[in-house]
Amino acid sequence: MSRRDFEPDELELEEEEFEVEEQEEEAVERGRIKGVVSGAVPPSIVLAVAYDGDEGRALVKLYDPVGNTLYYWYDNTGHKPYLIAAEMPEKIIERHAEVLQHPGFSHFEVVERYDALHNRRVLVTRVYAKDPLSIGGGKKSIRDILGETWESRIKYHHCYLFDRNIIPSMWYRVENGKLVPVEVSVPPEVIAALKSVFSPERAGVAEEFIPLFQAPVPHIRRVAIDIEVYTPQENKVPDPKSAEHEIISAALVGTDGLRRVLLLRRPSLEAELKYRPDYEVLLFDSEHDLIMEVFKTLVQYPVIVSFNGDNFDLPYLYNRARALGVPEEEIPVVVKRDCAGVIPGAHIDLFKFFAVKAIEAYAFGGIYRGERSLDGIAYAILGIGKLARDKGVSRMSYWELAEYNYRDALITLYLTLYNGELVMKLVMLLSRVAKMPVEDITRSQVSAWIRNMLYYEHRKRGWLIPNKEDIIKERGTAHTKAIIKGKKYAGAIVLDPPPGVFFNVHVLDFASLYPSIISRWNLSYETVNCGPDAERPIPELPHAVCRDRPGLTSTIVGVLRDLRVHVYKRLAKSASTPAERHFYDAVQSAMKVLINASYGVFGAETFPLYCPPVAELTAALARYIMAGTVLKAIELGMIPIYGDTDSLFLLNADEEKIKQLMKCAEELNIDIELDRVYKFVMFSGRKKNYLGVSADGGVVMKGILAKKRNAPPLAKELTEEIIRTIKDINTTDDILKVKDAVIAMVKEVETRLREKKITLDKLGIRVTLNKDLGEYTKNKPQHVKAAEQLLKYGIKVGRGDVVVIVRTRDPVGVRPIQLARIDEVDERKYLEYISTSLEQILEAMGVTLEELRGTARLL
DNA sequence: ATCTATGGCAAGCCGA
DNA sequence: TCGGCTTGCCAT
Repeated sequence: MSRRDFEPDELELEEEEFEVEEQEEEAVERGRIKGVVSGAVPPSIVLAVAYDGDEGRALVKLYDPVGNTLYYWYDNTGHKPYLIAAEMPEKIIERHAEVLQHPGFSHFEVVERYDALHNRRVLVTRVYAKDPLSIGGGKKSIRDILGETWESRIKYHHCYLFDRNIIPSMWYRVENGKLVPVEVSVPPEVIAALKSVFSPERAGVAEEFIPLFQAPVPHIRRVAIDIEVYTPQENKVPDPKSAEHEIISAALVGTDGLRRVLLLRRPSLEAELKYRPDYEVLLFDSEHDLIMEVFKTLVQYPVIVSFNGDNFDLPYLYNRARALGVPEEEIPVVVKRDCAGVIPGAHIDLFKFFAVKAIEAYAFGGIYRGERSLDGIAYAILGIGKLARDKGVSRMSYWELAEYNYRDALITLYLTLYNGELVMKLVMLLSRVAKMPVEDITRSQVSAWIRNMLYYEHRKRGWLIPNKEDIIKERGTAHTKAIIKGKKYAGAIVLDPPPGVFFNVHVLDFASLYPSIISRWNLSYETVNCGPDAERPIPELPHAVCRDRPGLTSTIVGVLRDLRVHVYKRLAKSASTPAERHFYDAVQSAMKVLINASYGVFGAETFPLYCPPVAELTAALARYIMAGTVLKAIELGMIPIYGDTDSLFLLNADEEKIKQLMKCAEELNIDIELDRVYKFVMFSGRKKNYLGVSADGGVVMKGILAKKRNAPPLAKELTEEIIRTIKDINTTDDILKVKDAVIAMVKEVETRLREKKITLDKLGIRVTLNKDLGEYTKNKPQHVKAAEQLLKYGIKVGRGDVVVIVRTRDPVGVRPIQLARIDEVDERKYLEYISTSLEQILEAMGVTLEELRGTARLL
């Protein structure tokens, strides 16, 4: 299927959203802003908040409509920190001698903290800097000097500096240059849910979370940027470090209506002017002027959006500007090791954000899985990709170049605008929950978000943040053995499905099972194995959990989970306006991302609150619940035919029986949902491998070989064709009829393959390089061999790149598709591939491979 | 600097 | 030739 034509109208913004602010126009008149492009600064953007997590105080950085930067202090938690005047111990003075000399040093304090891990109170020293925002940046900071002491580690004494946590505030906005509190309205349904869903203890915690989700997310004026660079050699990606060649084009597309392409005039090109209704083109005689114009625009926006701007566009702009003699102070771009920023705004690199695995999987349901390119992601999400091109940008005419460049910037911006600004809302909401700046949120993985969220909760309560080694020492390690070699503990149960076709299958689902377990069994690093009066939830496991105090992580995970399930999913469903629905959808997906990752982090060594007993108990309790439910289902007269971790496929189920099963689970505080009913399910007999068709003809394929990303298109297309036939199966008799049709289809493709009536592109097997070429030391897989061949032709490939290989008859047996010819294809390999991948479907229908081959002989 | 987990399948590599 | 190991991709 070809991509549908792109209609520029589809990307039009709704103009009324962005009314021009009079205030700004006045400012322009007064000359305080130079060269405002058009549109408006939305009213009152609080750009940033620096949290002092320990004290719950925050420094607010504002970007007001006239472009001034303001700072305000305010108290976030409402309760003042308690300080204990204490004498400064000798040892600390010794230890911090260098810090005391530091010009940025302000003063010490000794504070009492609760050490949850050991259940005792301790004294802690805190080091203050004069300017909290300067910490971590610039020359030798206090943080550098403290080194390992930064993380604490004088006995009983921990040191903290201010964290430079800058997040968009939900509490304040600017009006006429003044800070005005934002009223957060909480719908009555939410208040009611507080009472009915939560225990009084947890209701208090939930109450503190609700404003984070309830406070409106403002629209933030922003601009997308994309540049194109001249390259003498096609296929060679320009290196931003050396920035050898000139920037020939830059596209800037803003939410305020800015749509502009800046082109560099080149003697080799003939000017060819065409009128564009949707964007304007500016021609520049010098690259210097072009770049300066880009800078002039960038500094006028509080947020800059790019796709891979961290590693390409911004460093390239910076280095090019430097090379052209622009003094450092006139360049609003700050380039760090692997991120780049713009002053005074915040830079969001969508490449990084979409690369966050939890976002990919949970917020977008994996629709762009494995696609790392702007084209792939935009096409998967928006249905609009990059402009197709048949030559490198260096050989394009002005006209083609402008079109191409404009499209890139446009879809980059649109990725943050579509679906009621979902991406922007997600970023801002995550930023609020995790207490991290938007710039950091978009550049870190989910474990960092959860870490910061939990650290904040510690600080708010006056708790000490424990050391990872101390947690292990106090709480122990895992006791079960994993099935997979090299893993730390046993995971989930997967039932062995019988091969065959089964009609009328009910699929039950434990709703967010792992988080529910963490919530229900009070699992937290400080509550497991914490004392003699604890109980063992699973007698076979030596881990005990104490019940006399609520576990912090259990509470947080539980509150988030219950808020999502009982409040925000419902609000999203019952929303009365699209805007409301968009908002609550963003809220519930942000929560989903955090909740779903909340179990995994406790089993990850890299997580600072790593606690194997917590992870192990979670998995063990899940097995226990699954096993119990299977038994109960049998008892009720149902037949469990398959199940994986938190799902259960049942034969002979009806509403009444399912209800009874749900009631049993309810006693454990675990929700069972009826996920779906399949007209029939085909099992190949392998785990994690089935095909189901629901009554409405919807097809679900899981784990089927031919569907995987690395399957050659030939096999994928054949499978799709077969699915279309299979969909219509209603009875056992239908299976027999379909069987012959399917066998015929397979034969037809095999004949085509033998007779080479097939194009090369149908045979490409796409494999990702997960490491750089040199790191494959144990063996040399085929895609690595193919990559090496590419290297000889000067095509660079490395970690993250996808190599498309074709199986050939030569001794190596493989070639990259770019270097392969149809006549050297090893069709035996492909026949084999079709056999094994189709086997998974055919076996379910009772067709054996022998039968398939037998029919072949008869034909 | 960078990182949620374990379970399962299939293909291919490579030494015994 | 066989079997253990590595690799990639997927399910949950």
